[in-house]
Amino acid sequence: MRNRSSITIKELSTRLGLSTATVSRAFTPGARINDATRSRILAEAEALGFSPNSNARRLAQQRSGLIGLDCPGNFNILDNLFLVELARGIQAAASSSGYGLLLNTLPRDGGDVTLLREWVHGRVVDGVVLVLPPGFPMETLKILAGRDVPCVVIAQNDERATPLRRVTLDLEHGALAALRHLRLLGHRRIGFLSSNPPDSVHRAYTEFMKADNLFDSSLIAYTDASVASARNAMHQLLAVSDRPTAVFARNDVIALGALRAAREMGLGVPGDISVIGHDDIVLAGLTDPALTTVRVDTERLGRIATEMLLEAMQPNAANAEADQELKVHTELIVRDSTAPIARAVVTIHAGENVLA
Amino acid sequence: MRNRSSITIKELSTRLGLSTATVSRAFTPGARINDATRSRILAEAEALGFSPNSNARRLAQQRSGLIGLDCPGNFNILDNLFLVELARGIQAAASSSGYGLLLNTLPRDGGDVTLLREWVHGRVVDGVVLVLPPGFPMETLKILAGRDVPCVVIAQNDERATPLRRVTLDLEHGALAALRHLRLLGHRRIGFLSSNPPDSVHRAYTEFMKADNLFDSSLIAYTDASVASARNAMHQLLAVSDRPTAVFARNDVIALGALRAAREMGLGVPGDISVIGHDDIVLAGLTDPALTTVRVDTERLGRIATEMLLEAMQPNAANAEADQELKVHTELIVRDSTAPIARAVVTIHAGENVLA
DNA sequence: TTGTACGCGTTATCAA
DNA sequence: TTGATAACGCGTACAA
Repeated sequence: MRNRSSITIKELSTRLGLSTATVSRAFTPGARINDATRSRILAEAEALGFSPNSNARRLAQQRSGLIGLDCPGNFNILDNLFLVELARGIQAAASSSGYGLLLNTLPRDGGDVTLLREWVHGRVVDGVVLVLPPGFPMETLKILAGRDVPCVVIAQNDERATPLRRVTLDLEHGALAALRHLRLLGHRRIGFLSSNPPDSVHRAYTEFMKADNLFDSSLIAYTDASVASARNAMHQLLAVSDRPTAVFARNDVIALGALRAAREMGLGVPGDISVIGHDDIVLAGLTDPALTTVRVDTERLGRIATEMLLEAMQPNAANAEADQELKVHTELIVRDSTAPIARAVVTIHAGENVLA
Repeated sequence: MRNRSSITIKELSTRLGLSTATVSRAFTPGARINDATRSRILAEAEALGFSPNSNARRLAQQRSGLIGLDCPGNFNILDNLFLVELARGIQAAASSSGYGLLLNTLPRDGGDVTLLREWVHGRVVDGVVLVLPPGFPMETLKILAGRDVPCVVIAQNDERATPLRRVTLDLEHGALAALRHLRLLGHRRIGFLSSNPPDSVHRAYTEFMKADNLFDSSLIAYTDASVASARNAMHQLLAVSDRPTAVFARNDVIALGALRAAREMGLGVPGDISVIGHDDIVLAGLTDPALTTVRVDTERLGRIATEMLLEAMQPNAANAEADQELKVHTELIVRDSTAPIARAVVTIHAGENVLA
């Protein structure tokens, strides 16, 4: 048997000549209790180093005071900066309502949602924020059905709709803002450095360019999310006749490769060519020139999802509106890597290539 | 009263014609129970979507299954990349022993260790990893005294010793490796970009240089951790007669500023001047040239601290060795920003300045 | 405003 | 190997 190093509410009550009920009330916000006795109790508790045993409390209250964050397929949330930022928002919202945050971990015995099942069926958590990767099998979520544990799903907007509370990321919003920004600067030959597989940002680009009759498939190059690969892709874009005067990269690391390739070709950024990134990672503010990019307010995404969850956890509005959806959009951050189109290049568009 | 959406162990037992005790045993690893009955129970549980209520379990077992990470002064752990990496290691070690991780949050009512007190006195967690900032008042830790909640402290090695289990970071190890690396490449005029306040890395530099009779206070410049400020400091270093042929920066962001200043002065890195950073942030692998730097294996730091904690949490070895200390040292990562000293500069050392 | 007494769902002890 | 039952420490009707 363990060393019982902590006082219980019972000992405290006898010591004060009160009942356990009264002592309990002293720790319950809004309970009917005389102010004087409450402070007498709290003072004694303070002196003795007493706090109500949280495990007993949780059992009696039928709630754990914990919110879970689960990302099936991502064994360790903290490995992924996107998820860290998301968790930051969730943690902020949760803690300001008195909830703790629990992160998913490697399941001990294999199954991908073993932990989630334990969380929900064992009432380890009072609510769950679920980040679903593209293509996640929805049948797996049956384990949530009929339980008293609300759940909010975070997914990108290309995911097919789910009959759950969800917050989705509207990537098109920021992408279109970036493209419009370039058009306002006079650019017409706008390249796109895509990461495989093409997603809603890519689609936004395609539709935007087509709508303006500017689409040209040779303005698109594919790369993975490494500087080296992006550099190659950028060189490829710069090699086409009538080269782009601006390039939109699917993410900031790719944009960094583009910056490097441009420098290698002797092109000044933004003087000779404009570059826009995506995601606004820390790096983006540190490049030379500082990168214009599209910011994904991931922390806000997490906060909003959590607020939605907390509301669903209210005992009254329980099952009402179990199918609402919220959108969080991305936005353009203008820094120093974009500028009006250069005069010389405008000439090119007029007919002949005066460079190289 | 809440909707009781979950089955209890009692219902399950009557449904199976067994006692609650037996059903409970089915979920206890290593309990004396007939294999056949166990699988019968588990099958039925699976079918009904039953998991033992964790809150009741925690109360009966007198343990929460949670480990807490507290960093007094840092309201949000996830804001700080160092702490995130640390948490990653803690999470990994904790979860592989079946523990969950709880992060500190903004205390609701002000006090700096309010939450820690609640955690320990209320037995919210079974153990605590405590990251202490320099100068943290040790008296505050009285709240841990006499409790059955073990604690491991993580601190830098300049902290005065505490009578607690602790893991400290040996920053000198990597710093000296970096300096030796430069010496082996032939450098003698080695600059140091220090961040205020001077710490053990700074001290390691000073002692190393003095031991080799190379110390010169004009080789040291102070800067805060911004690119702009570091750039200025580097220009200052480059302006001294007999300029350094290598520079050691207190962190990678500062090193980035140094890289930029060098380029502005027309100096090639590493051809004309070598640069070493510190911390090995993601950025370090993406600069041009890729940055040689000192890596702090923060994740390992967290893992080791947690393993120490888990051992202290074993019921048997409870209070034994409550004063052990472990050291985790930093190490040099050689990339492309360091090279042997250039011939021309060697000439300078011979007597006259042929540059500028 | 306070006290009594029961319930929360499991685990652990002891006997069968 | 199984069953009956007492903790575990606290919240909360209900009554006073």
